[in-house]
Amino acid sequence: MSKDNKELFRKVYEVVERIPSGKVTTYGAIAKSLGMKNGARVVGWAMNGATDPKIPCHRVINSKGELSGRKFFASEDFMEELLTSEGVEVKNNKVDLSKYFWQP
DNA sequence: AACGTGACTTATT
DNA sequence: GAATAAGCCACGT
Repeated sequence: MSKDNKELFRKVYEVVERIPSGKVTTYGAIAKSLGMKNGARVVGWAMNGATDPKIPCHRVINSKGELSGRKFFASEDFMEELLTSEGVEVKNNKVDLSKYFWQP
């Protein structure tokens, strides 16, 4: 219906907030959880409009484990610093999803 | 309404 | 493994 878009955004934020410290998830996983097959782009768009500072967008990365959105943070290295600070090992701007992947 | 863009994903070459 | 193409959803102009 009409305000599905807002609901969709709200759901994305809720899932991202639920990501435990020291873990990461992918755009596709979130999108799938929301019922979208390939809504990964929408998840990224939702992050762009994330007015809530409590949303740990740095824990959301792409399927390859790359920190795709690091450029959107205060500093390009800030995202890597946050993840490393929480116990996530970042190698060459990539994270080992086999160990740190969290599924909603 | 149409076109282009984007913090994506998967498959193909 | 890199580059290309196609697919999907939402937003701005």
